[in-house]
Amino acid sequence: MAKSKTDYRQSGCPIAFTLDIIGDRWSLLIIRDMVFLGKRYFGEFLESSEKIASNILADRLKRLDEQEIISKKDNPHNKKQAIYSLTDKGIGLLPMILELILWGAKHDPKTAAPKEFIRKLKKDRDALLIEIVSNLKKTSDLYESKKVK
Amino acid sequence: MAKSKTDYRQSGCPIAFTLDIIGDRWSLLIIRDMVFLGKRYFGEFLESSEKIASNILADRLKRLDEQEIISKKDNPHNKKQAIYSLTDKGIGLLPMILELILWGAKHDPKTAAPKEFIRKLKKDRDALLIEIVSNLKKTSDLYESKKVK
DNA sequence: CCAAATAAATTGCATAATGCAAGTATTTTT
DNA sequence: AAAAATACTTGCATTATGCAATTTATTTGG
Repeated sequence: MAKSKTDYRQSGCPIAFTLDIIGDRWSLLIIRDMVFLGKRYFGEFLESSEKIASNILADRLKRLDEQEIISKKDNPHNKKQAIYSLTDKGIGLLPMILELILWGAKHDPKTAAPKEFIRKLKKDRDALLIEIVSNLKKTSDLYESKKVK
Repeated sequence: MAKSKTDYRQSGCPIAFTLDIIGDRWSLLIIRDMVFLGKRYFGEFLESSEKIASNILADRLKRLDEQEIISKKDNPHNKKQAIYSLTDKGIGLLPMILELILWGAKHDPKTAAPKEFIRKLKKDRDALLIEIVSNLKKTSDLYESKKVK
């Protein structure tokens, strides 16, 4: 995708800056799938219940890679299947995502958020954060390999 | 605006739910202006440095009002100038916004976020939150009046 | 009281983003 | 070698956004 006119509003505002990078309908859902469902392949992201289109998915993965929020690597066991994983910059979005979850779970009468997870999140956000991050790092190490291109 | 097809993805995911409501380029900036700059009038929002178009602003104010994130009231002193203010549901977005600020300030080399604010935010997020909210409630009480329509 | 100014939209039109279905290229499996 | 799998890409329709000008209602100044 060409650099859009609306990117980089350049106001200096940190909120506007963040929104310019992940403030669209899909980016955080891709990251959600990585964090909470352990997804790593193009095809896995396609299967999410929100049904992202493959061209949009390809575009978002490219943008997130360019922003170094995710990283695209070769799969040593399968040449046609790249592995996407979160960078530290991407993992840094987790506190924000947890707040999205809290707000959404509170205001959506039909929320499917697990009660136990919400309880834990309310009770000790920081502990839960550490738990999720350490899990993430553990599993991602299993798939270390060379960066694509 | 007519209800768009992409609204309400209905996956039950609290992240998707939240994104469907405030996951666009402008909604959180309007809320930012209310929280941090005390803006209350249509014309004030138009002046933000990101330059929102008046039709988009009107649309977003309407949606946020429908979602009960903001509330539109008569100005007792000026009939042509409605007053927009945050509801408790809107104020509940603040923790998320603070995380956007932290992430943006960290990753934008040209950030204009005040250092002192960021320092405070890192050191004691909850205290800062309480401080901002109590300030908000104080000033909004000055402008209490009847709901429009 | 009337004309000018102000405020909040609304409208028409151009551009950009998204969504969908189908197709292509490459790699792996049989 | 053929079939299946995987990751895209393409073409086209629909929807959202952006911009300038206009409209409606209210308020202000003479």
